[in-house]
Order: sequence, then structure tokens, then C-alpha cells
Amino acid sequence: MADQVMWFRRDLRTADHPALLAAVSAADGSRVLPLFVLDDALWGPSGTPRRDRLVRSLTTLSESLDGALVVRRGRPEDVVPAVAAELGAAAVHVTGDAGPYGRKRDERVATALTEAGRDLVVTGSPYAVGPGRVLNGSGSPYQVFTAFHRAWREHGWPDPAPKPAAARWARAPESDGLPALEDRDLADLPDHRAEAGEDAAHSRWVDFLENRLSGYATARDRPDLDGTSRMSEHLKWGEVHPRTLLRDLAGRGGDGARVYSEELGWREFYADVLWHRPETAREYLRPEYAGMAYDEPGEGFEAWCAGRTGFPFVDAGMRQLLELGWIHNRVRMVVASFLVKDLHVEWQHGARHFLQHLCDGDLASNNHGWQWVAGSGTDAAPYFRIFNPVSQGQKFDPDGDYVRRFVPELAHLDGAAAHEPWDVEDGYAHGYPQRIVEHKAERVESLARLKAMQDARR
DNA sequence: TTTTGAGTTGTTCGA
DNA sequence: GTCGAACAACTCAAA
Repeated sequence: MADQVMWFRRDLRTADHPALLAAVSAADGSRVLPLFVLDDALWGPSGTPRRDRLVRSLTTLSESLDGALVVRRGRPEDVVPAVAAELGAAAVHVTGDAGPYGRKRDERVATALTEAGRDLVVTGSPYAVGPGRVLNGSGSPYQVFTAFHRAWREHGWPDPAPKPAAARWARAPESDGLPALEDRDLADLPDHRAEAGEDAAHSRWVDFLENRLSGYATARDRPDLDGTSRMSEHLKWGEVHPRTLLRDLAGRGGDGARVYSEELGWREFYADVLWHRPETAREYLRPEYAGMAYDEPGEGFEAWCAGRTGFPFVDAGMRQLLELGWIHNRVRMVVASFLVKDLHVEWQHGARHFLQHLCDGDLASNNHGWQWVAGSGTDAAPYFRIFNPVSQGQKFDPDGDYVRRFVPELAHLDGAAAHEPWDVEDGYAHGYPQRIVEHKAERVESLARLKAMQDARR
């Protein structure tokens, strides 16, 4: 048997890893070289929290591979065949990538490997059911979530893969090593940025199952509480496979388990939509929305990015993003709605900003979540569903704790007063900005632009 | 083939 | 303060 390369991408774990299992089996006593390629196409546009998150994950992965992880910087179609040649490997093993960039990249790599007489062996995917597999009776993809979800569950998925037998890691080719962490204040950061990797994912999951799953159905909407699983970034980097989570949920009843597995279903649905319609990473899923009137991103967009719109709940979310590389899901919807409906900026600008900064930023979930808010997506929000940035805050952050945590200029206000600084005498005493738009008027404006677009179609 | 019911996450207004 | 209705039209899925 011959040496093998295990090229890690978004599958930074060792448990429940069919591709790693395949690599170790194929080696059958020979060596396996674990490789990660720092691809400038993905690394370049990333912000500091996202880069550091990846570096920390790779650090823990390498530890669990006895330090054998080889890191190379460059274009995958150059680097991967070169490493395989240096090792004299028979094959390169990967987990399938369903994204538009990943699919093209893997085609290029496979071609380069084939020319050198080697194989790219694809095993599994980051999803319980591989994107493209759930089809209706006519062999077409489902267009709405509810139908997809039913068929997805019926399709089913295998049990988690067993851990591979002890592998012999190859150490021959040189490694560029991991990039240094860029954020000098890392030691002072909140917990969740200090934790990355497979073990952290597992302990957080167990903690969620034991302590928060039962209240998840309602608490998940409260950004002031610790009510969510926080598994998104672990799933994004593949530190855990959703199959493992679904297995653990299967034995549990109750609303929490049901709602959480449905959320995993949304993740799979959006991956499936993107697989069938790769162009929707940039373009409107409903093309007619490209014909609506939008405003160019200007000062309003800058204020939104910086968390200085004058709407406390929105600003808290945007500052949470810059500070933690993560935003609570409820708040993602509200800030997205504000950009698209109140500032009339196209969703792509917001989606790009999110992907740059979110540690859990996933192209399919991110962009289709944005399209849902914009009204152009699958199962899109009805035209009249425009979030009120103030009442959403009052409803889901009733005591103002979330706002005060991320907007220090409002920390002197008590309780829900933090949501309406314009209503209290000293609301602007510490430099908090005035509202940049009037929500009521912009809501009407959005409805008018939508109506104009629809009228133009008739 | 035709028909029918349904479709993540909301807001406002008036009784 | 609470509650129910209205807010478009269309596409999709299933019978």
C-alpha cells in the first residue's frame, strides 16, 4: 500500500470523519500526510477575528494529529499536487465541498492530480445529506423549506463514522507553519473566541444538551441570554459534523430537540439551494428583485458597518460583530432588515461585510439568509414583513442588557430606556449618535419601491 | 391535468 | 392595554 494525503478544508476534526477514515484505510499501514492549504482567495478577504479563529482551529487540529499537520500557502491547484508528488502519494483525500468556489477549485486540483497519475478521492460532505441528493418525485429540487425538510428527514443519513485506527503520519515535506495570531488582545477576549477545535465543540455541545436544549425553543430568540447552542462556528469549520448532532438529538423529545434539528435542516436546505443555483451567491434568487430601486452604499452604509445608526438594537448587533465575530441570530435579521429596508442598500453589501467578520460565516446560510430578509430568496419573507428596529429590541432584549453590553454610550440608561435614548433627558449625554433615518418613513419608502417593481412587471 | 392549500422569524391600526 | 384583522400576489407541492 502507498502513502496518502489527507487535505483538510472545512472538516477540521478527527471524529466522525469519513474522508479521514478513507485515507487511513487506503494507507493500510503506510503513511498519511495531513495537509492544510492557506488559500489567498479565502484568506485574503477575511477579517482578523475570522483569520484568528481558523488559526486556532488548525492549532488544535495539529495537536490531535501529533503535530503532523503540514500548512502550505498558495494556490491549491499548485500546492496539493506538489505536496502529493513530494511524498510520492497515491491519492489525495478530501471531504466534498458543495460551494461554488470549492467545486471549481476541486475540479482544477483533480485535473492537475490526474495529469500526474494521482487521484482526488472525495468522501462525504459537511452535511447530513449531501447537497443535491434530496429531490422530489420528478427529480427536481424542492423550492420551499417545509417540503425539503420533510423529504430530507425521510431520506435519512448514516450513523457517525467510527474513529480511524491509529495512523502513521507522514512528516517529510516542509511546512510553512501557521500564521501568527493577529489580534494582540486575544487574552482579554470573551470565552467563545478563546475556544476553537474539536474538543471545544464537543464540550459546548454537551453543555447545550444538558443545560439549554430544554429552553431552546424560546430562549434562542433572546440575545441578552445565553440561549443558543453557539455551534455555528464549529459547524462552519467542520469541528463537528451535523450527523453527530442529529444522532444525539434523535433520542430526545420536546420542542427544543425538534426546533434545533429543524435549524440544522435550514442549514442543509440553504446548502442545497446554493448547490443547484451557485450563481445565487451573488445574484438575486428571484431575478426581478434586481430591477428594484436601491441606493448606493454611502454614509448610511458606513454608519451601519460601524454600529452608529442611532438605533440601539441595530448598533449593538453591528458592534457585537466587530467585537466578537459573531451576532445573535435574531439580531442578524434585524440589522439585515435595517440595511435593506431602512437604508435601501442591496443585500450583497451587507452579506459581504458579514462574511468578512463572522467567525461562523458560511456562504450558503449567510447569503440566503440575507436574500430571505431582502425578499428575494427562497420562502422569502412577505413584502410587508419589515422589522421595526426599536420594537424588536424591546421585545427580545426587554431589559436593555444586550444594548448596554455593546453600546457603552448607553450604559448609563436603566432598563428598556436603553432602546429609546430620544425619550430620556440624558439619552445622548455620552456621545451616542442621533438616528440617521426615520424608520416609519423608510418603511413606507421600501413598500413603495417594491410596489413600483411589481407594477413594472405587469 | 387541475385544483387546492400552504408558505420561518412582523407591524400597524382600529375596535 | 389587548386582540384580531389586514397587509399582494404568486409559486410550489401534493392530492
